[in-house]
Amino acid sequence: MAKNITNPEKDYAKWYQDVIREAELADSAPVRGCMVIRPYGYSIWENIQASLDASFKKTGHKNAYFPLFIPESFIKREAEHVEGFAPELAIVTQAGGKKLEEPLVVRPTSETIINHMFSKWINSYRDLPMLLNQWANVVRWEMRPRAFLRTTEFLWQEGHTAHADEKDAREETLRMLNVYTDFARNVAAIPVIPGRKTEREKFAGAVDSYTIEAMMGNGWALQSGTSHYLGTNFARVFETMYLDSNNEQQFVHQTSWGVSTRLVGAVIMAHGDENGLRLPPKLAPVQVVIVPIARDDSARAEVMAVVERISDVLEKEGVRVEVDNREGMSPGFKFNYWEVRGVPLRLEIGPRDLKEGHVMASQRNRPGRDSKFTISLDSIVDSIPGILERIQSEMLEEAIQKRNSRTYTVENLDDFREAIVSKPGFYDVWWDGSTEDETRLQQETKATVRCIPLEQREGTGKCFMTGRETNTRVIIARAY
RNA sequence: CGGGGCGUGGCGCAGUUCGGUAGCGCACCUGCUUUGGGAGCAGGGGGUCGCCGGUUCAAAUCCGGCCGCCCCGACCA
Repeated sequence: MAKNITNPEKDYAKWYQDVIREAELADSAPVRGCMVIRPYGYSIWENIQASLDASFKKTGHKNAYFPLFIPESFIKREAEHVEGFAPELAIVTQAGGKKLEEPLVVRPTSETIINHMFSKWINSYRDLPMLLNQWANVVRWEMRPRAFLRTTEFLWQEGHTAHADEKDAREETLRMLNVYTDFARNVAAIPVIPGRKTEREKFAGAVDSYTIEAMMGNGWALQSGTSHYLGTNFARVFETMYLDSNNEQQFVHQTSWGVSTRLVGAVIMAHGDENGLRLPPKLAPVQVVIVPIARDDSARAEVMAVVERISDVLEKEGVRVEVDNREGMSPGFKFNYWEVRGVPLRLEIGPRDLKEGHVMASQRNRPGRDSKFTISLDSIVDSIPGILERIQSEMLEEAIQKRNSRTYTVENLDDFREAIVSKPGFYDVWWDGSTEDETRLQQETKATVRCIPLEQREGTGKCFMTGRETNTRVIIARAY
């Protein structure tokens, strides 16, 4: 069907790379694992940022910026933190033509340097809670990079907050997880499963880690955002303390939470199809593309007059609209061009349409002939916002159905071993395993416990691995 | 780091077995004709064949060394 894009059924990894190339989202950089985010891809990220940033502000957070370089000794203070990050650090040992007294770590995350500053800024319970966020780049020297999903350098936001007590910090942790869940669902049209990470999967240095897990087109899971309750782990080693109302020194309780450019990868894989990208209107850099069709100059003048009028009004209504009036390209070429790029709605306007008083419209999210319908010229401007909303909700609905149809259960490990290969997806199972059981599970099946969903069902059952009676269900899947 | 594959115009590849001085498709540029699902014709530009060394009258091709990239695994937002 689509030229230059591998069928996802045939080779999903290749399809993913093809879509990124053909939609001009990103290109690989000269340094291994690094990626150039091209304007179209960056524009999706900007829309993600705008939406989340507004939510962060609404929940009382302020943006700040902390430095890229962190003294190596900072990273080493929190034992689990070092252990977790040491293998993937990029470290500067020389600068300004001299060997540095103390090596500088290029931040893999900013808990340590932020705690260093928090310890200076926080003195009293009146300074709490401290609610900060930063939009930044971080570097993690990963062994196996993949565009957007795991690049050596990536863009993200990291929220860092300090609270007087555990209760307040835990509420914040779940509040931000909830912000992510809402964003994924209502903006990215991805029905994620919010849950808690197991001991084995949690963030290095956290007491508890929470995650939103999304299902990709091949049935694999993608951790699409995290929120951590850090307890007093960092506060203790950085002496981030405050004086409470009884004049006693207390450690702050902290949280950190983040989402990254990985979300762009999530959008590609949650919605993309054999013709390329499909973007939910709320994230689409171009929501409506208008393709004028004209045989000769006089027809072109007539068509363009109408096209310009429609696009002007739509723009005023806040719709992101683009007119593709490039010459020397056939309409068919342009249709494909914008379909690969996932533009949610296309309008085709030619002499024939003007004569009949309507325009041809095509919804990217619907397959084949079902995608086309006409809109009368009189009602076009009024109806577009509603159509975009319809596309947004249809895409969410389709994603929910896809996820549900690929969510299974199993009773024992033997059945699972076979099922995860023949029917990749989410496995919603009873679980009472240990960290060792998880390791064995991964070794034998390549699948991991993605999360313990916040929403648990009533009753008990036998753990599919150990056979012990339990009231806990988890989601197990193969993951990126 | 282990296993597999690959380095030849921007992209995808052929040519390497058996040495003879680089070709195809797409993309790009110009002109004309086209335009309702990836247009046609004609002309044109662009490559130190990953790098270093060796063999030879002659190396993309043979020999030695090095480097890089991709895919699969361990690690991860």
